[in-house]
Amino acid sequence: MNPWQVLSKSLKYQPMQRVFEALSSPIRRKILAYLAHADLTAGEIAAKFEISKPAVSQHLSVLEVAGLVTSEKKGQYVHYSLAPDQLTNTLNGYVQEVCPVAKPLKRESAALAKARANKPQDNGL
Amino acid sequence: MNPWQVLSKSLKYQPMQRVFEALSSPIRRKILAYLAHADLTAGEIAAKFEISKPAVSQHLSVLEVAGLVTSEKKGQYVHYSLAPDQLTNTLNGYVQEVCPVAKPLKRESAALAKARANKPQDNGL
DNA sequence: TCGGTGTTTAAGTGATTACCTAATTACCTA
DNA sequence: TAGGTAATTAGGTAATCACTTAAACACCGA
Repeated sequence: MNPWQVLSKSLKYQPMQRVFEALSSPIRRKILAYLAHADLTAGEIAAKFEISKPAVSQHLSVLEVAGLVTSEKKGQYVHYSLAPDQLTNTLNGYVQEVCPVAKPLKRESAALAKARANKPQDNGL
Repeated sequence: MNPWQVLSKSLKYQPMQRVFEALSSPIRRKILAYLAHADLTAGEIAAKFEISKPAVSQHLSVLEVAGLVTSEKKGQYVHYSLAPDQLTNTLNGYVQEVCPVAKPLKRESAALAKARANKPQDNGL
């Protein structure tokens, strides 16, 4: 097994692990909550916390690697957006494994996603 | 502010933080998945992992403090059970904050919980 | 081209985490 | 009561995490 295989086999680099690890920080959860209401630049996000800008930048990087946010550079600004699918898919995926009641919820979720695709202006997604 | 107030104000000791922190470990998520299928003793759980028994005991303690599992001593054995409500309530609670589509899911979840209360033998909860 | 702003990278530090082994506690049975 | 099993607590260590400041990079407008 070559080093790359070892790395990719490590749980640390599996998608679900990255999502749960990202969510384990209160600051990162708060960033996601802010982004749920509106896209924000890195500076706007940093202004909402008392820690340094580089620290916020690191948190944003963790969220992006986990697939929970996306970023787009516009001029000198970097705009961050929520990627809600990764969040709901991962949490639903795990909860379903632990908790059978989640199965009907998942079907309901799929139905809602379908409805959402038809009327994309309907909610925050 | 006395030391106790400082402690209890710290995010580290808030319920949601404890749940997400508990879920950030792959081993702890796996323990919950095992307990979803059947109650198990500490020894039975430890046998499923390659790490030492004290290490598993620590993981179980983290899960219990987070309210995700409960334990009951029977003779020399300690039986662990899943506490599914804490898991679904916390995840739903947060996802709802980030992702508006979770609201109808939460209503659906409440309806299912109600149905479950009437027929407790119906599923793993 | 040059100073100013927005953002990330680099390097280092203190705190926390996960793990181990050894010791301890609790209980059961002969 | 003594020996054995189940489980946790104690003590110590290596690795990881979150944070800081300083430096670098990228872009804008005068």
